[in-house]
Amino acid sequence: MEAVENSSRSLNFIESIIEEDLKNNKNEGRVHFRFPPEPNGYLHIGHAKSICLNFGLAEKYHGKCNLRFDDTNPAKEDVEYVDAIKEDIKWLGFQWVDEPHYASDYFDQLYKWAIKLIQDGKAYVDEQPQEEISQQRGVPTRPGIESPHRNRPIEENLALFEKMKNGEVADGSMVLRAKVDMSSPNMHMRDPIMYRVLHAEHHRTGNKWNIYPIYDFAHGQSDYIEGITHSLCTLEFEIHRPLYDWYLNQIADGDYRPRQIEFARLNLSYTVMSKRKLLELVEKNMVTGWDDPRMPTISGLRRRGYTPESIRNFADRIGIAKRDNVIDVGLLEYSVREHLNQIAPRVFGVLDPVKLIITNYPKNKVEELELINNPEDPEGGSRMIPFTREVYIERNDFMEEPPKKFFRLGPGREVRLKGAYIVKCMDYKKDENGKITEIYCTYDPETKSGGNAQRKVKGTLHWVSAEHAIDAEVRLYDRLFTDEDPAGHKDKDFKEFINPDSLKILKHCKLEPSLKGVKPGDKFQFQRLGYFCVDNDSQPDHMVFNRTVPLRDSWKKKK
RNA sequence: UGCCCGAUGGUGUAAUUGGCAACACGUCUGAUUCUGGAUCAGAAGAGUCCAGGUUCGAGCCCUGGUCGGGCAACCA
Repeated sequence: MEAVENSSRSLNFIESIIEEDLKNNKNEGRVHFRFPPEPNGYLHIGHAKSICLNFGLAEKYHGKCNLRFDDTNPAKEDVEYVDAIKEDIKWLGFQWVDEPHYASDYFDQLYKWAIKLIQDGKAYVDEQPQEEISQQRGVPTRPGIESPHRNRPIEENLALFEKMKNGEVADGSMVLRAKVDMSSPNMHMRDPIMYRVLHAEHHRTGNKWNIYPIYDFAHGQSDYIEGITHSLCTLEFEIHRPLYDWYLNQIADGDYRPRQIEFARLNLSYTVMSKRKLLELVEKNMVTGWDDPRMPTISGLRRRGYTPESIRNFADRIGIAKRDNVIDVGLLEYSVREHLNQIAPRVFGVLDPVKLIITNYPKNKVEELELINNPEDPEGGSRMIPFTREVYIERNDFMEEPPKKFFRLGPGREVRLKGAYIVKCMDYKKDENGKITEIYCTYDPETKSGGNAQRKVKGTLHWVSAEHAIDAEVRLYDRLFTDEDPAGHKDKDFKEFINPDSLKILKHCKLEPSLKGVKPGDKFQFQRLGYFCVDNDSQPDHMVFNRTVPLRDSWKKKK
């Protein structure tokens, strides 16, 4: 039934192009994609969209998808990021064909092509200062003017480029430029830079090179070398496409050309989605790292308790198009809840405990009660949990003067302790500050769960036996920013919108004893509260849980 | 005042030879429930940026506007 739904779903514009190409037997019916991250930061949910698109398309059309690191700028790149990126892609459940590729694998070939362009009179060395070059380029509304070095002899260009390559000239003192069109309305065609001098150590090629190609002179060629058929990228590269095609036409033989297609990047409400800004949050210690559970990074979402399935479903739901979009973060949350509802075992955890004493329950009695692990999962089984005279319940499940619609505990009111008995509140105690310290109830032995009690009550509470409870730390996360579009204000820095309450740490929460021995990454539903997972910081004697997402709460909404 | 791209319920996405706008999330009802969860049933909400044109018929085609985004790193 899933398959039917899948196959009958309408195509996005990229799929339409692919199916058209397939119909025309373009590229002999081959489809080959690539995901081309620059290893200068961690992947975020926006990259996940692209990963799901590229690898997903490869699966759907029985093609291939490469992983290619776009590592042409050693000044910003690092192996740390290479490793993290690979891990994130694998975690999402995708596998690239062969070994990962690197743009740096093609430096030799790129260099040869640069020579060819020079020999063809299509490229020249320009040793003007950067400011000069940028000034001559003009502005979008006015044409630029040509460099005085534009028409220097080929031999001279060759000699100069050789010097650049050999490290004989200083950083920034010379560039190799393509001879395209200084009067083009497209700024990228105004004799774009192909190579710059950079005496930097590259994480893969070491000190072999003193010159490094610019993105535009590397990306299309890399696609070409790898036999990519559809090169998908985000909208801001649209204007680069004529240059992408121009370079390819200078170097390619035959008919085959990779085709660049642009789609709109993902924007999520209440967060930022640029590596630069995320890096800033990390470097200024406004979060604990790239994998801080509040970060929209894949590693952050993973630590937060998101599952690969939920992210892939999310990516599916948001679709692919060319118009700018802002996805409600609520849709992401919906996607995790949907999956976790299926797979997460239910447990009892009391975050803000207050003691409830059942005055008519025997003092040393312990009853082992059986609870279903997950009503949504028939295979989920059940577990035993101890019930005793003193239990903890959630502080906000009791009110001294409850309103009519409050289905929980209050003086004289009855509720069911889930899986146990119906209890009635007879009395309660407060300290000098008016804080409730103890609640006294009686229980009705006839109402044991699973029995044939007729009586029904409106409210059901979760609880934990005081004597058996495990103490734990629980971290509650909220959105990182208070503004829907923190980066969208011209006059204000996005950091001004950081939510001061994005992390709340709760100590001494009380968890049911079955949670002993959980491992980082384990996921649960704390009943009536939300989905939680064990954090990497968790220790056997000091458990730490992250709240992935709260349950939907129609009571809270009503208030 | 150049070039490129876009415009469909609150948010996304769809409507595939032009046939009176669909799906998901969200919202609101009601049912059900030992999770105020989940589930189930139903409702409201756009006449497709505007104005012309072609056509029996236009969200889809044409013309002209408007609005939004992008482009002037030796970043990607």
